[in-house]
Amino acid sequence: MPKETAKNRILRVASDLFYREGIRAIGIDRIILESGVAKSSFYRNFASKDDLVAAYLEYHQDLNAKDLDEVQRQHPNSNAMQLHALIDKFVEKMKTPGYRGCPFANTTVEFPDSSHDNHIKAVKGTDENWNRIAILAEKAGAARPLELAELLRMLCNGAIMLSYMKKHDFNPDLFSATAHTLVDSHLFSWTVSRKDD
Amino acid sequence: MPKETAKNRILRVASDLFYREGIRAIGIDRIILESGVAKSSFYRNFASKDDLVAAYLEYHQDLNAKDLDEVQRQHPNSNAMQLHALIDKFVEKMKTPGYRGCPFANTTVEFPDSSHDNHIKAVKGTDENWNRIAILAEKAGAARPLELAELLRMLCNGAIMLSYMKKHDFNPDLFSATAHTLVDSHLFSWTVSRKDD
DNA sequence: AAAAAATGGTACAGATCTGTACCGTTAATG
DNA sequence: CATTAACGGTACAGATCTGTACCATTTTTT
Repeated sequence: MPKETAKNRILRVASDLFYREGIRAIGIDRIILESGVAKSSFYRNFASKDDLVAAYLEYHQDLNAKDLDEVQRQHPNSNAMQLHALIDKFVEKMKTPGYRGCPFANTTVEFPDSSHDNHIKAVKGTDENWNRIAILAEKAGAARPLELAELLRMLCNGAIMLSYMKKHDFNPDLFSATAHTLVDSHLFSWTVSRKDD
Repeated sequence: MPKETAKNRILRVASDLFYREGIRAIGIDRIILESGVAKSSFYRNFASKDDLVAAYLEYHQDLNAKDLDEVQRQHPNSNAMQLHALIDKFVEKMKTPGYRGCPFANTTVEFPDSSHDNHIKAVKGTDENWNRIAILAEKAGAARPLELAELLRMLCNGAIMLSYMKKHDFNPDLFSATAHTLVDSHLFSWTVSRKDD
């Protein structure tokens, strides 16, 4: 089997470092050291550090898209269950030891200038993700899908921030219960009986 | 009237710059330039940049405490109304042009190392604030005050992040309505009739 | 095996940032 | 008015960070 390319190794190591320790805090030298790659190899594969950051954001965008794909595969006949599964998946992520919040939100905070490429790309990343969820909410039969999606987004972002700041002192159970209830209430509020979708 | 001290001018200018453009993005030279102070004067008043960051965090902690004091003065006879007024005050803040999220949350993202002084102080800042709100919820007669406070905290943090990332595309009305309803539901869920406190 | 592509190693330029040293000047205070 | 405290100006040390230049080596492909 072919050896992992230098580009892949760099992106893998950098993604981990960027996420865990922050983009601005991690220098090129650190990435080179931990990925065991020559500096010249780095700049052959990435035009600049910002270029690597862009790849890092695209990588997480792919991860999010795959999560959505997965819940759609697991529950092909119920958009409602897809929403609930998405919440569960999200809670599981928050429980993992190395969890450090949303990479897109963190990036926008590390690059406050809203005209900066990294900032723009990060905003676009979450938007695409939540747009898909809004479509899911619509397909699931929510009376006001955009409203449900926005409330879910608020709740999730808040839970992310809380779990990030409070670490193990944060219990995601309350978030989980509230999010599930929120979905149900929006799906059932406009009709008394449920129709399987 | 006495001229503003150099220390005050530095803190005032730095707080604005740190908040608007980020702590790591702002160098000492920029602070010196915009506050019209000599570099030597800076280091006479602050031992280091981190020392200034600590003062910046304390400054925002004071602002939060004053907001709480104010709503308690405005509604001395109803803890419930204090909670609602706090939400309104928060919404107003989000609507102001230069709003750039929670300085404490942003600081923890800019300094991901949880053992870093800035990170620790920022976490402590929000905790103190929300502890006071939890006490308010208890005094207002919430059945589960800690739960109400945590849900409010999640919603607020989420709304902060959304308004930060979406800027003017974010309409805080949905947040406002949801937060007010949340407070009411937690205050009235355990009893049918309201008793003025 | 020969050619081509990818990688390694390293020195260094150039910019930036924090913090110090040193001295002169202004403002408050007795 | 004299003393003391606060401030201004600036040069510079030391560290760090991004990015380039140059050449040797290894791996892959033909």
